[in-house]
Amino acid sequence: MTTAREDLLAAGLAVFDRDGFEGATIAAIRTRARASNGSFFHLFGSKKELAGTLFLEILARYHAAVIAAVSEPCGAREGVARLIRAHLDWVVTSRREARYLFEISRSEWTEKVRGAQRAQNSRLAEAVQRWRAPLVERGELLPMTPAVFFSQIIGPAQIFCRAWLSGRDRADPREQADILIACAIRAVVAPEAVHKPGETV
Amino acid sequence: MTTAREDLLAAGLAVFDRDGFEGATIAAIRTRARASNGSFFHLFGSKKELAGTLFLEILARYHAAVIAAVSEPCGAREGVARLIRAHLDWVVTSRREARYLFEISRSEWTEKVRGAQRAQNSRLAEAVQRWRAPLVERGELLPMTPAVFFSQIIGPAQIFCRAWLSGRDRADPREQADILIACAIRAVVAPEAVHKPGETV
DNA sequence: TAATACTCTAGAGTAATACTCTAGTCGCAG
DNA sequence: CTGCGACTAGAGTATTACTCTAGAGTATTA
Repeated sequence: MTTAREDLLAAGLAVFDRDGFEGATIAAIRTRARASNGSFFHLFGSKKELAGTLFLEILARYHAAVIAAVSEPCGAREGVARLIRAHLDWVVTSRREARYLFEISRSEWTEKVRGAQRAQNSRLAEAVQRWRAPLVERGELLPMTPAVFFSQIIGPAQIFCRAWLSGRDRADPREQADILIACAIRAVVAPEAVHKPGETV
Repeated sequence: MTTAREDLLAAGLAVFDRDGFEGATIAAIRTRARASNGSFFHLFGSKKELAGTLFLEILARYHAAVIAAVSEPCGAREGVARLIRAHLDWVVTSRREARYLFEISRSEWTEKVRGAQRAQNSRLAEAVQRWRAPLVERGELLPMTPAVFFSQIIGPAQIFCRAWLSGRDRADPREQADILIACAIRAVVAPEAVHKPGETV
């Protein structure tokens, strides 16, 4: 049995995906979740609060997918490839959720959950660092701040993901995986590491 | 003297920047532009239409800034650096406009202007290609599709820009210019293949 | 069993606001 | 002057996010 709260969150995601935040009415969400007006405003004080809760929940799922990619130690090139594939795969297989995270949610009504978002972000950063730090230490990865590293891995992929999520581009972003990985490796992997024996990709 | 139309567009940008699309009321925009309700709905059929018009206008300014960066021929590294700096500079110096383009505007109500957006995008792509194609031909730039090239240049920079625009990060994204350029050069510039006699495909 | 307290459900009611409608004003060509 | 198109004006309407009061279900305590 599902709770009214869960039903409303699921209904919210579906309606936001279909109509956008603007077009989505509380009535539509309530109807889909078969919840009364009173229930809605008891469980969530406002439309924005529902949206914020949904944001954090989906962000957690996304982060879990990315963290899983580098949860076990692996080489520089292998890890870079896994991170990029994890991002692309999650976006495509969780299209609705990705659309919500990257297209629909806006910082304006995320403000209340900004703190929680920061906390989740730093947990993600830590997980990536646990994998990355030893490789930087060994000279396999070029030294750069976690933020810059992250931007090199996710940034280019995200361009394709956003184009696909918005409908501007029909092509599956995973088609670009290999070339994106090749570019990212050139950007962040130390050239000597390429010729060194050891890790295979 | 400014027209009511220009006043409304300027007022729209200001109010959207302050309150977001949601929070912005037509009344607030009208008041700031000193236009009547009738004028507003005569000139723009709806709030979304104003938003869409504003989107295209600002997109054109952004594209102009980027195109200017590679309007005169220059080397691979130089051009990559110029493109990245042009993006970062425009975002920081036109914060309001950038915030509107990258944070506030949504694909849902851009639909009506989707066609115009595509046209502008392809004009940008062509301009970049005019600079890039000869360099690829000479083996100075690695071969890749325009879309992938663009993703390598803009993608990582955009991560920092979005964080700054949303207020998630206080640091000026231009501080990252040098490292972003260095990474992008490794990603897309051919390593010392310049002097090789060219076999063409 | 009965009283109590608390969580959640219910739906009518309210205020705000995007948008409509009718009636103009202004400038100008004939 | 007269008619005409572009624009202005603001009162009116329908929708919708949100409030309010009442009550049902459930567990706890006497």
